[in-house]
Amino acid sequence: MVKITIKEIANILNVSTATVSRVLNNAGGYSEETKTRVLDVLDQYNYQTNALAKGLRTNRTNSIGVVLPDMTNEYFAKIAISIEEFFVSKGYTINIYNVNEDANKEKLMMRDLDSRGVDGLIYVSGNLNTALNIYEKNIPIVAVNQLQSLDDQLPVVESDNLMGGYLATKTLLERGSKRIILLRDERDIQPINQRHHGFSKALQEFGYDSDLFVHHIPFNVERAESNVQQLIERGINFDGIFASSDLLAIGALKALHRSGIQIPDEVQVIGFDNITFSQYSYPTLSTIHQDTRALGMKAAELLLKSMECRQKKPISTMVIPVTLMERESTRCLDGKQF
Amino acid sequence: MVKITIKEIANILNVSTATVSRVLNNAGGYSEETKTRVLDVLDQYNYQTNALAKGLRTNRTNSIGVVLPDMTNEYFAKIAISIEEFFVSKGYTINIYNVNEDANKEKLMMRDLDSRGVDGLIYVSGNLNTALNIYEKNIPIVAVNQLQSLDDQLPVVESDNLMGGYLATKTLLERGSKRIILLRDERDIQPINQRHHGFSKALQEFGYDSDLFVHHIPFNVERAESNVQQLIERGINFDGIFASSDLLAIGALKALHRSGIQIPDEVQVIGFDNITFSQYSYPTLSTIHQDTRALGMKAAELLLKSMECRQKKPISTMVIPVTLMERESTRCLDGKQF
DNA sequence: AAAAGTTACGTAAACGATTACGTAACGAGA
DNA sequence: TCTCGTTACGTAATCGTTTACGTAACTTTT
Repeated sequence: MVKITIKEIANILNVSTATVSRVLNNAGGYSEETKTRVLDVLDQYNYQTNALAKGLRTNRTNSIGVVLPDMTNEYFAKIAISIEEFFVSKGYTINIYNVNEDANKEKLMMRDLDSRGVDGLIYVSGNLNTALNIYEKNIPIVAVNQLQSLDDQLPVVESDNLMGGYLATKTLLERGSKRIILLRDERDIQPINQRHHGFSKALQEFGYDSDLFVHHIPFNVERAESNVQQLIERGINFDGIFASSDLLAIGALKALHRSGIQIPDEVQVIGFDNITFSQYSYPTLSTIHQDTRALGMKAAELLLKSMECRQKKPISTMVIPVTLMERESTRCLDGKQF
Repeated sequence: MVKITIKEIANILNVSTATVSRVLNNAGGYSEETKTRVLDVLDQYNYQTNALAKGLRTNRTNSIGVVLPDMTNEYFAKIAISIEEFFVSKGYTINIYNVNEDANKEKLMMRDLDSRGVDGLIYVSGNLNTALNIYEKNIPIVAVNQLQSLDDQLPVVESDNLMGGYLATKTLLERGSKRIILLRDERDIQPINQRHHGFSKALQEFGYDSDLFVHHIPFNVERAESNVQQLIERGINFDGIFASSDLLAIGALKALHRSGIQIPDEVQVIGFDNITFSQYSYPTLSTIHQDTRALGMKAAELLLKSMECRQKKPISTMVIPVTLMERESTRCLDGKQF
């Protein structure tokens, strides 16, 4: 079954391609009668518009690009899904580009993006320069949880990482922890730094010397586990852990559990992200919930808006609130276990 | 910065667009000298070919579609990633379509696929009819772990689900379980049915009445948990659980643990998939490893092959081996704990 | 009834590439 | 010298749309 074109439809009906095109696009300029005649034949032959030709002519592809580090990671996948949900409902298709911190791949992706002509771009936790390059080309773009601070250069949507770090730490302190370890991603990236700041802020507020117990480790469960294992073996004295992401927290839980340390009685643990698995760890993990759905949706909305009014929007940054999920790895406040 | 076209490049050089196009495509028919002159100007102006125009003219888009149920699911995401890896290295782009068992969305996806003209399609665990529809259109397609059996209609790549189910069950039996419960996804889909068959086969081999203890439940951690909880409360006597996927197994682990049942001493548990988290559950989960990378890669290879020789390939189905991952939720064989 | 406006189309150029075909220039073979 | 083959291009059609512009027919206004 070969595809039928507008021209063939027009021939069948003895009208011009212009007329067919006009009814296809609801452009007006035809009678009710021809409209129904055209529509009849269109679906009789199961006409599908050729997106390439249309895109070539109109300079719009009805597709938007989503660039992210790794869609195998539930957190990114969820953001992507909600972006997709939003745009599909508006008649767009999304193209996902996985760039695993691979500069070469990012180059290729850039060329491809450019050559295929996406109408807009959402850049999740990507590289500053690449994003700005694209921005220069005047294709609308919004960033989500950007690696570097570029609030003043691009519209960005991000979680309230500062508040999250503060909330997590405050929770531990209020529930009796006095010597808290921050297990943070070693990379010098904006969201993690913000969480760190929140951590310091809470400690100061409670009159503690901040940053005494900060451990920088790779973004990696195994390393979190072995790191905490070492702390235990060296007899370091601590009674709380704030991990800058659930993955790290889960590594910590495992090390603690293996060493027979009671959670939360001896050591409380709190994570960040609220990945699905945090409900199924042992014990279940208290954590700061990131609203991935809102992150994706808001980014998509912002992008659509800046696509509609073609000139560059005044840069706006939008902060999505985070919330505390209390589970078994921290004490109950009213239980007064401390 | 506006995009430059072949025509403009040609004007600058005082050659024809044909010549520029020829050097762009290494088509021959130009002197070494003009070749270098053209290439110089091309990258001086940072020329990017317009994929739409090229696609319109050549009828090839250098893009392939990947249809899957939910990329939020690590299992599907991993398959998609390895497909992407393969095709990106060949100069293709992939378009991912998430169709959450939503027939309407699948329709939309179909139209889009058709209209954008992908060169090939990989269909992961999708709906039979849709896949066949596309196949009818003569666009090359291969299926991965297909929901229904259609080995005779489409090329398909799948895990050795039968062997996996057999292996899992045999492992439990060899390590002393005598009353094994199968916790299976309630949907009547091919891979799950195969695992079930493997289960039955192992039981028969060991002289047990098969299928005495089969529980059909939704694909959902919570339901697995509550289901096992009920079994325990009703005093059902069992000493082993084979879950048709890790997600279900993890729910089971939680219920058992909460009830104070010792794993693996009182009840052994084995899952299927080997998701990342199965290494971090408590206890760590023994499981059947699906080689998602091989699934994706092989599917991609097969597709590329059938794209290259344009006529329909003889239908081939390829089975990817599975392997046993022994962890804490089953007994050690040499430990002779039974 | 002439002028003006409206409706419902058709014509043809354009979007940016590829490619079949034509052709000028050149060298070789007879 | 004539012919033939080869090389290195150029010309123009083509892919499937959209859309500015033209126009015939009809309606309304004056």
